Amino acid sequence: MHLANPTKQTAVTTADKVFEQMQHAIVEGEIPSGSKISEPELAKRYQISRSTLREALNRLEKCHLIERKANVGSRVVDCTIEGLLELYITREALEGMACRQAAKNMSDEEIVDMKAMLKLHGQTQELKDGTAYYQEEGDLDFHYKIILGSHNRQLIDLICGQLYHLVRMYRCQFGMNSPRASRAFNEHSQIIQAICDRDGELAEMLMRRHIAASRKNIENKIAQQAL
Amino acid sequence: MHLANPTKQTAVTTADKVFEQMQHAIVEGEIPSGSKISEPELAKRYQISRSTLREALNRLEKCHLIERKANVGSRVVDCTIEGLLELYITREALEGMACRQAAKNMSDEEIVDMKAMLKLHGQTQELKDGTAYYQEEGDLDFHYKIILGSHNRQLIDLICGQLYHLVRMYRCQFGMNSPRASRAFNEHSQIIQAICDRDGELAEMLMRRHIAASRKNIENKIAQQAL
DNA sequence: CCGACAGAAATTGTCGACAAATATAAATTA
DNA sequence: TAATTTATATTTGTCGACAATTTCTGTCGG
Repeated sequence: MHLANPTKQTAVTTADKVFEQMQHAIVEGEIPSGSKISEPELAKRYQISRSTLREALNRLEKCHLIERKANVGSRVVDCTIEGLLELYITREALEGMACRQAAKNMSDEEIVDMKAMLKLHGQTQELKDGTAYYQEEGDLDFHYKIILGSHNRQLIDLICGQLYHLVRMYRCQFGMNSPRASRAFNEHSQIIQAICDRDGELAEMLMRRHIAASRKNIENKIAQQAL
Repeated sequence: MHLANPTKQTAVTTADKVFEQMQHAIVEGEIPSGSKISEPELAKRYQISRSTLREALNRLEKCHLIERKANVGSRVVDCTIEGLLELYITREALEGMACRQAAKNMSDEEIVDMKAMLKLHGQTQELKDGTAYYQEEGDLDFHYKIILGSHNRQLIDLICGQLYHLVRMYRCQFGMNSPRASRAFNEHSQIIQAICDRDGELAEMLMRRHIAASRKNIENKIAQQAL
C-alpha cells in the first residue's frame, strides 16, 4: 500500500487504526458517499467503544471526509460536481504556491531525487502504456514531493493532511483514471525544469495551469456525460 | 464581540462553549503559546469531564491552535517568526484565489454591501485616526466579506474556519495593531474596484500584493527589532 | 559526578452507563 | 383522511472509572 499521508508516522492508538480503516472505506466508497453514520452500528462493527469511534470520527472530520451536526450526527460528505470543481480551484491556489516555494526552498538533493522519480515514471509509462494506474499513483507521488519541497508546514498540512484525502475520494468514486497521462508527464517535466532553474514564478504558473487543465478536462467529461 | 467565525451558528453543546472559551484564551495568550495542556487540570477549571474537554481539544486542533501527540498530550502551538511568515504565504495563495472567485461569483447585492462597508471604514478612520483598533477589526471584516463572496465552501472553510484563528492569535501575541492603516485602506479600495469590474485576474493580483505587503511589513519590523 | 535501570506517580487512551436531545411511531382530533 | 399532538424509541452528548503508556524520582554501579 502506498503512503496515504507522508507527514504522519504509523498509527499507534486503536482510534488511529480505525480512522485509517474508515478512511479507506470512505475513499473507496465502501461506506457510501452521503450516507448517515450510525455510531452504535460502527462501534459494533469495528469492535470498539463509542468513545474511540468518536475519536476516529473527529479525525475523519478533520480531513473533510465526514460532516457533523450537533445532536444530529455525522454524514459522509457527498461527492458533487460543484464540490469537485471547488476542490480543484483550491488545489490550484495551494499547490501553485507550494510549487513556487519549492523552487525557492528545495534542497539540491531533493531536486535530483525528484528528477529520478520522473525518469522512473517515464519508463513505467512506456511499459504500461494504457493502464493508467501507475501513472495515477505516480501523479500523486509527484505532487507530494513538490508539496513537501515547499518546506512550508502550513501548506503541507493543508494539502497532504486534508485536501488529498478528498482528492483521492473523488478520483475513486468518479472513476477518474488519469486519461491524460502522457500530456501530464510532459507538464511534470516542465515544472521540474522550472524548479531546477529556481524560477518560482514560472513554476507556480505551470503548476496552476497543470491543475487547471485537469479541472477543465473533468468539466469536459461532465459535459459529455450530460449529452 | 465581533464574530469570530461567520460560517458557524452559535454553539449549542457544552463542548462547543468550552471550545470557544479556550479559543479566546489561547488567541489572547491567556493560555500561553507553547505551553503543555493538562487534561485533568483544564477539566477541573472548566467544571467538565475529560471526555467533553477532549472534544473541545479536537476542535482546537482542527483550527491548528493546539497540536497533539499520541500518548503524550497536547501543546498550544508556539508562535514563531517562521510560522507567521508561512501563514502569510498560505494566506496569499488562498485569499488571492478567493478574491479571484469573488470577482466571478459575488452577487451585485454583495458588492454594494461591501462598498458600503468600505465607506464606513473610511469615515471611522478619519475620526479615529491613530487608534488602529477599528481599522484592525475592519480589516478582518473586509477580508471575511471577500472570502465569503468566493462562494467556494472549500476556500471559506479553510480560511475562515482554520487559518484566521491563527492569524488573530499572531496579531494578538505579537501586538500587530495594523500600523499601515491608511495604506491598507487604499489597497482595499482598489481590490473592491477590481471585483466591481469583474476582473478576477487583477483582483487576485491586488489581493496577493496586499497580503505580501503586510508580510514584508512584518519582516521589516522583525529586522528592526533585531538591531 | 554522570548514566543506566527500576519503581512510583501522573497522564493519556478506552470503556460502559446515564442524561439530554432528536427522530420515529401511535393516537387523537378536525 | 390529513394534520397535529403525544408517547416511544433511538441516537447523541456527557460522565466517572479502569487500563495502558509515558514521565518523573530515586537508586545503584561505573
